[in-house]
Amino acid sequence: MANKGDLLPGTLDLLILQTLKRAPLHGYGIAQSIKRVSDDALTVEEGSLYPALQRLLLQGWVKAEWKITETNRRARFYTLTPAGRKQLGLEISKFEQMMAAIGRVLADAEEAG
Amino acid sequence: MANKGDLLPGTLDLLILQTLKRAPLHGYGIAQSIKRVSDDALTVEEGSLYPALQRLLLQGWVKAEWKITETNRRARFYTLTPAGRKQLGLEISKFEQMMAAIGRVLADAEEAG
DNA sequence: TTTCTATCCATAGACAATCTATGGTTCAAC
DNA sequence: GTTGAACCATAGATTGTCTATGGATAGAAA
Repeated sequence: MANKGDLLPGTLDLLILQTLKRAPLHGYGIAQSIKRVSDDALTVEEGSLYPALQRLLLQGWVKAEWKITETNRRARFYTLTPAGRKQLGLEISKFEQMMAAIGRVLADAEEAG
Repeated sequence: MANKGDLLPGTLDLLILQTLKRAPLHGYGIAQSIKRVSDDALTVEEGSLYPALQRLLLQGWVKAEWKITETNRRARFYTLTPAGRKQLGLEISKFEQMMAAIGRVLADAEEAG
C-alpha cells in the first residue's frame, strides 16, 4: 500500500511553512513553488492545500491578507508568523530525527539483538 | 499539526518489510526490532502493526506460519516473499526520491522563479 | 498456588491527513 | 464570446495510524 499520493503524509505543513519562509505567497503560488523547487517530484493538490492552510491559520502559524497579484487578480497572500517560524524549526528537527531513525533501520544489515 | 504519532505515516510498510529482510520474525519481534534498531526513535504500536501485517499478507508480500519461539510460545512468524522483496526495493527507491525532493525544498533558500 | 510481568495475538473505533471531485470567479488572449 | 490559466474553496471518500480493549500463556516470584 504505502502511499499512492503525491507526497509523504505528515510533511505537508512542513513544506508549506518552508515555502512561506522564502516569501509570502498565495495558495496557488505555494503549490507551484513546491512543484517547481522539487523538480515536479512533489505535487500538492488544491484539496490538500487549502484545508492545510486553514489549519495553519487556526494554529496561528500563518496569517492571510487579500492582495492583488502581479497578474492583476485578487488572491489571499499567506505570511509566516513568528510562531510559524518557530514551528517550522520544530518540524524540521523532528523530521530530521525521523529520517535519521528510518535511515538506521534501512542501513541495518545483520547483527545480534 | 504535522504528525503527533510515533512514526511518519506512509513508512510503516517499508519498515516492516525491511525488518523482515533480515530474518523472519513474529509481530512482537518486529516491533521490538524496529524500536531497538532505531534507538527507540520509532515505536510501532500493536494496533498499527497487526493491521499492517494483514495488509502485507493480503498483498502477498509476506507469508505467515505458526511456530514456537525461543521462549516456548506459539507465535506467527512472518517471512518476506519474493514479491515482498521486490516491493521493498520499490518502496525504498520511492522513499529516497521523496526524501531527495523534500530535501530540495528545505534547502531552497532564495532565487527567482 | 497465586500472582505478576513479559511475551504474544488481534480487532474495533476514533481520528487525522490527503485525495478526488466539484464548483465558482476573473483576467487575458484569441 | 469562448477558452484557458490563474485563483478560491468545500464536501466526501479513503487511507493510515493510534487508542483502547481483550485475551492467552510461560516463567518467575511470592
